[in-house]
Amino acid sequence: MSTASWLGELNPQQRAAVEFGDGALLIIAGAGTGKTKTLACRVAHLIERGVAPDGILLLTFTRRAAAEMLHRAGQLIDPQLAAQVWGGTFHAIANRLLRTYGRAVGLSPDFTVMDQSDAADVMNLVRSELGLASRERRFPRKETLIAIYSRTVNAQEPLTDVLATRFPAYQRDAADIANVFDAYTRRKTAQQVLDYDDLLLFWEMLCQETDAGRRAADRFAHVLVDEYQDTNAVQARILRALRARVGNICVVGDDAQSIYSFRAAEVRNILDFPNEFPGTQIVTLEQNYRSTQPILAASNAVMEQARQRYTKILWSQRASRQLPQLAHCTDEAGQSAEICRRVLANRERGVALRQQAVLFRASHHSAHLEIELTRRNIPFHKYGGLKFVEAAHVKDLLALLRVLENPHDEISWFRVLLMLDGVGPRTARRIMDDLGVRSTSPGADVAGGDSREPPGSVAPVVAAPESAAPASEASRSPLATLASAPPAVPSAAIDAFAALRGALLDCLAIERAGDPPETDGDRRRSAPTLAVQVERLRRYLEPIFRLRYDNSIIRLRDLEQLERIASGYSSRSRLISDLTLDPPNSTSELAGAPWIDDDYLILSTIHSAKGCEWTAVHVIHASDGNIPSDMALSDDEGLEEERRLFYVALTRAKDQLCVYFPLRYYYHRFGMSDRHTYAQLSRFLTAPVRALFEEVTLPVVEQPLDESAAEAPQALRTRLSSLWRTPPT
DNA sequence: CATTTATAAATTTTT
DNA sequence: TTTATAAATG
Repeated sequence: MSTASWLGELNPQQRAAVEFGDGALLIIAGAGTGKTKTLACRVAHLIERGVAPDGILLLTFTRRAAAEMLHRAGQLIDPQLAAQVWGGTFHAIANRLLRTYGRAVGLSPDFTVMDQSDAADVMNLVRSELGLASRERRFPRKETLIAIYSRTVNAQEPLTDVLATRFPAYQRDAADIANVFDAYTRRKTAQQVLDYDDLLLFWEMLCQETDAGRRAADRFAHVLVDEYQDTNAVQARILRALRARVGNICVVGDDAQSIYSFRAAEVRNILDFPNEFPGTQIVTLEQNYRSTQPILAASNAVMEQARQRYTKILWSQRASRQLPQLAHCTDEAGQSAEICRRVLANRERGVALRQQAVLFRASHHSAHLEIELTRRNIPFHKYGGLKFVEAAHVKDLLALLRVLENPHDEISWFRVLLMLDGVGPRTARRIMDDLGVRSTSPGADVAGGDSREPPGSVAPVVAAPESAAPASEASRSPLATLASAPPAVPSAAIDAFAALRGALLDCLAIERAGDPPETDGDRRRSAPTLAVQVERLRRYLEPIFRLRYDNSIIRLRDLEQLERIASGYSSRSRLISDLTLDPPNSTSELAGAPWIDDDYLILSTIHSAKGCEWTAVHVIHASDGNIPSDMALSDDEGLEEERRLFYVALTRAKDQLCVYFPLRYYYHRFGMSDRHTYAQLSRFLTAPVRALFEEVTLPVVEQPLDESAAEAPQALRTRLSSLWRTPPT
């Protein structure tokens, strides 16, 4: 496509943003105003102007967003060129840069990245080692500790302030919490393991304090940042450091769509941007191309009640006589039934399932609907909520891969060893010591607060002795020790441990002491490909899973899927970090692989729906307590963010929008009962807002007693009797 | 020291 | 319902 033709498709504001030259540019882009298109065109335009593609850095909120923008840029110019652009999330880019330049800040290139639940496990470990687990007064649980820690570092706010404002219940524990954090950071550095926050912190340090980092920063002639309203203090500092010498920066965002303050995002970042970068040019995009006028009117009405005025008012030329609908249902069952009905009706009319989405505040809100969809054989794909890699069995395999990649990763070793029957925490600890997993000098880490170090020493420690020649490293590696001098294990665990040892060493093609000598001379066996390694590890896990999980078949299928994913990779470290930083978000339990490129309905949390759009959007559970969520109502700011969240949900719709309100909620959270409460309509649906909706009241649905229910007793009898009638095979 | 059993507690959003 | 901890048992 020629330059002139695609520039001609932009409106004057978009075009100004695309053609802006050097310096700082702030684009305030309302929902549906062609933000993605503008960024993609700007990237294409920069390249066409002669900027080297690998001198462009595009920071986005998800990998999906980066991929989409670069794909679009590629269509305008040359896909090969667009592919050279550095695109990804802050975390993914940090990971990539630190693999190359990490040594400057004390990181060995094979550091591993752990996700939030791994981090919580580490917290738990240090917590119990410090003897804080069992006391009269309740000490924060591991998830809470991570939340406190993450808020402290991401907001760059003193611990005491964080506790005072967000976790008042634990204010008295400040000193102990500080000890836990000390031990936590020390532990991570010793093992060359980074959590999500570390990726940002190390990146910041890299470009602020090292020559290598400064050179890397200056290589980027242009930096572009998407969803700037959802960046936090550390990310803002990274940008400042990145642009200390080369000042070309372009950020895009919408203060009305800031929905990540729980991750310490600061709307202030976008509002203060012109002060941070003097001479900033501001462009505002206000024409919405996505939604029909009535949908936009309803969305705007929700925002009009916000305390804070926002910087723009959206308008649309897409006229329509169809108002958004507010559907009153008797209960959840009515809601699910109606959605199924409408979704299928839409499909009859030619709207594909993937053009329709159901949005909700919390992941579990879709539980009932999921069951209903499954029952009716309507395929769907769920975004948000429990991720594939968070499932215990996937973590098991990932831990094995991590051990291979970073043999000093104690947490992964721990997980791997505890899988063995007859091995508990104590034995695991001893085995790890025998293997030399702990790379720090003896006595370096201690339980108890006495050996506390001065605050300055928390920061990244020296690179481990790994910088020596690889050969000598190998001889000292725990895996080499595992091959040459396997530690003794309790008799109950001998076989299981041997199996583990065999699996790990096979993956590295290390010969075991006591193996028959290799036949092909003294040439070393070559290391198997990654897919083969994963397959080997899966075979190792198979018998363990059969004993441990009752639904082991489903779980094993997940591992096969992992194997398929792995076959697309050549580097193990790449696979591990991609799985941690950009996890596939479905398990095969429901969204089976068979219809991966088939048509399916989208189910998504509102957070995960950010940046997406669909022809028809269904927003469910619009009751007070769900939207806004009860959990967020402790302060006014929380309420305001819930309002923006609701706004984000509504503005995802192109042609059709329906908001559902089930009146009755049953208490079957923990067990079944007929008791129920009556819900209140979401407080965001005030009279003036409702005036812009068409209200429909749905008839009571006769809850269809599941046909299979009648057959259930017989099925149960058959299954039971098979236990004693069928001979074991 | 590992494992089983009893008892109590919690319950959003995501890189 | 699940998930974590404490006490009892092997």
